[in-house]
Amino acid sequence: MDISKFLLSTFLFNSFSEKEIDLLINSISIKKVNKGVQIFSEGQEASAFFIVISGKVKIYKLSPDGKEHTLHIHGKGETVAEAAIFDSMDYPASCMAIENSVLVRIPRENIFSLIRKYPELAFKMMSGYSRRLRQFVLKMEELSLKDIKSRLADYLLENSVEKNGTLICNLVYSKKEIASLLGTIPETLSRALAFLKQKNLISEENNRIIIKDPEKLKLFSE
Amino acid sequence: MDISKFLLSTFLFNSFSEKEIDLLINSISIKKVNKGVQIFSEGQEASAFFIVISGKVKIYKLSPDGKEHTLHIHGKGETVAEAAIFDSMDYPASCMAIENSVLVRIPRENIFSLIRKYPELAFKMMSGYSRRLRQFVLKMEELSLKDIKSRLADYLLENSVEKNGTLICNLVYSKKEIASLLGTIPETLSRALAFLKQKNLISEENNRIIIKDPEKLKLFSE
DNA sequence: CGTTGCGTTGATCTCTATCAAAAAAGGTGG
DNA sequence: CCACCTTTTTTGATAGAGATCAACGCAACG
Repeated sequence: MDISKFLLSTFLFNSFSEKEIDLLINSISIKKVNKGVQIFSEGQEASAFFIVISGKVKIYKLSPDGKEHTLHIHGKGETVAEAAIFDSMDYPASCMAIENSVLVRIPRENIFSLIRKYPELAFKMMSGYSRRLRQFVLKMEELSLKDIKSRLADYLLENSVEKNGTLICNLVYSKKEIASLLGTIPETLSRALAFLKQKNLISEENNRIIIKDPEKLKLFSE
Repeated sequence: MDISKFLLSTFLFNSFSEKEIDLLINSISIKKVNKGVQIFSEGQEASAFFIVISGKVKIYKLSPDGKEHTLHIHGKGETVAEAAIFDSMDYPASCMAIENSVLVRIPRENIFSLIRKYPELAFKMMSGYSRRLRQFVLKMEELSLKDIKSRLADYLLENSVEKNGTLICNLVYSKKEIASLLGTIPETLSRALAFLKQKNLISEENNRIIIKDPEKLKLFSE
């Protein structure tokens, strides 16, 4: 794996020159984690942020009684916990690999000096922040106003791609993870899927949801 | 309207010093728009972003067949279109005032050159984002992992002040509004309050909640 | 006084979490 | 390829939290 090349392909560093990337490489490290391994925990001091090279990690919250709610899943090229390090505080949620993954670890001191040197970097980071902020607002609205069926309908429609005339949603995460992302549990997700199948709006075959009736499904998400 | 004061109250600029706010003020303008007036259109080059001082604006898209779809409504204190600015893109959607409104207009070039000159400003803005995101994470946790009774307990404890030895929470909003803040409806809030009273943890007199047993109440919020 | 809006209380119903267990889907090693 | 074990997914039955609907007390106000 060529790290320079990878970094040049990321949103954050794609305008860097080869030389600048070389400098950057001196201040980062590579972290390999197996599925299920904790990368950081809520409350820990936020000492670094990460970029996913390969695999997937989830950001999640645990309630006192052990219930888990996934806030985000981050895949290749995405940054993780970059917001936490500016508050000079703790990670507000925990992070765990849900696949065997490789990450770039960027310590916070380094990003400070980097930004001083390349203020453009700040613009990129801020653009990422504002996007994430909007995601949160949408997610909160969904959580508090919509029921599971419409949240699922939303998810399916938003994550589907057109393939010779049909909308298909690849289930890139396990249903367990999807349930947690939607703020529910696997049993309930399973029932919601069964409901939509029974209404003939979707069908499922080898880890793909085929959206048979996008119009009616859209009605469901209100 | 004192603009400096307003800017200091926004999450983006609240860690700016007086001097920095002055710098900022030189690079912005105030825009008053009447209800129904277009502020920017989808596809235009994104030349500025906005913060709502008063009123409300909607972000919307027009579908090919002319139907309008509102993506979001922004009210006081909220930022509009800043992702497009930081990304140097075109506006991805249109914006129109749905009430008579007053906005701060921040041109891209101005904020860019300001940050290039004073990279510290970027840090302060980013820490603003960071805090805001953190708030959202906390709120999401509350909504999805805690029940009404603990959300109410949280609210009471966080909004109470000590007054000669007793914790008192002034109900500055109507119960209707508080219910909505807590993500529920007045009936349910009323029952939750009744429950806490019956447990002898709180009592109420002329729009004040007296917290009789902060320790036990804290246990409730877990 | 009647009206209007807020807050409380009661009865009911719906959604979703929980618990339990079966079924399906992956590995793994022989 | 098969038997075995683990993990994921599905299905069923039940219980609980909170929304909904309806009614009533109460204060503010014309």
